[in-house]
Amino acid sequence: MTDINFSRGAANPDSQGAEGVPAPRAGELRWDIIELLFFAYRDFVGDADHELEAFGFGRAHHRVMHFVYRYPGLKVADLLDVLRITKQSLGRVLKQLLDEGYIVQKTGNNDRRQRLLYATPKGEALVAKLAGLQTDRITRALRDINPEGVAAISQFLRAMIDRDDPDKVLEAIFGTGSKKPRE
Amino acid sequence: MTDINFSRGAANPDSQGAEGVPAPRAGELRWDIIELLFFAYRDFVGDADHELEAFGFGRAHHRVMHFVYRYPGLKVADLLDVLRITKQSLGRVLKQLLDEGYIVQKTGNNDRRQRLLYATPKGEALVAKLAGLQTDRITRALRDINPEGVAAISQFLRAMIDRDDPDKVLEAIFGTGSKKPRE
DNA sequence: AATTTATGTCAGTCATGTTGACATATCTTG
DNA sequence: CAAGATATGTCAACATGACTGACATAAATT
Repeated sequence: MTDINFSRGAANPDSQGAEGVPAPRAGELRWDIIELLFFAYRDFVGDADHELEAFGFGRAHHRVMHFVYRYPGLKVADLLDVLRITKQSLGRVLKQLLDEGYIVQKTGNNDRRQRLLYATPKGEALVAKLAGLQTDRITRALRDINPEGVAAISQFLRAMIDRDDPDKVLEAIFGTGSKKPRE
Repeated sequence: MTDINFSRGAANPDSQGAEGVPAPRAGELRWDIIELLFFAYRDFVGDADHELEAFGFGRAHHRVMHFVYRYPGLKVADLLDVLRITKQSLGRVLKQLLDEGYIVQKTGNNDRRQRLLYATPKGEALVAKLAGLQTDRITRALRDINPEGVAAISQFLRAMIDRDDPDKVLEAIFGTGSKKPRE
């Protein structure tokens, strides 16, 4: 009982199934993509969340570990740009990860004020484990999609990201401006 | 200075640009999609976050408003399933939205214990405004993608979502066989 | 030598999540 | 009808991960 009232055309009253998503007329809102992004991201991060509990860590730790592992030698300031949090906020989780031996700091060669961050083997193992879970989900989701479709997905996700004032990591991902390898 | 060290093959050392994303060999991790999802979602929700500040609301309020608007007559219990939070947590934001006239409750017809939730015109306006911002980003991102590509994106996002134990909203989105959610 | 920069830290606050306990109204069942 | 289950609401305490503001230190830059 208490069925959902579809009076406002909720959830694709004109749905044609997963394959035949109707292109909305100009000016219409993309409720479909908005909601799919919500649920997809919810379940995507959910994979890691469970595992993190066993380590006594939260999402914040995961994000830090991930980017430190992926971009070895990242500066604290770069990490702040990427995560878009304050140094006080980063400080707490970073301290934990340092204390528990998941990350090490090295003083910068050129600039001795900098603390360059590196994942330890322990940290690498954690990141790899979490990335494995998320990769499983992604691989499953991509299984029945052809290479053109996968390219479209990649293009879409890239185009969803703000390009103004990109941080160091985004520069690396996008291959800074004209330096794009073989567009 | 202090350039990122790419020693671990960060950011697609074998990248071929947005179009030619190489399919990773079996067993490899999808760092590319993992990071694109992170940044894409970060900026996607960022659109709404700014606007919400002007209303003194947060993401929690947005999520509640969104689903109440989209699925009019949603029960409190359904909302808890969708958002995956506790009733105490929902209670706070819901009370604010009720007090400030963004949502109204109606007693269920069949079951008078239920409080069916509906967006007021004020609430509708807020949701539409936020969805407009997000739709702008999505439309931009989809601009140069052909219908087959858009279908692939939709299929991918759907496949990223857990289908076991779907809530009422997901049943509506996926159109689970027995069309009407009956129980 | 003075200033700026990169980082760290203390202290307090806020938003949003949690658990546990309990109240109330209403529906369902024996 | 009485008893129990269900839907919702609420109080209290607590955890996490954000925030602002202030200040400290070392090292680089001017």
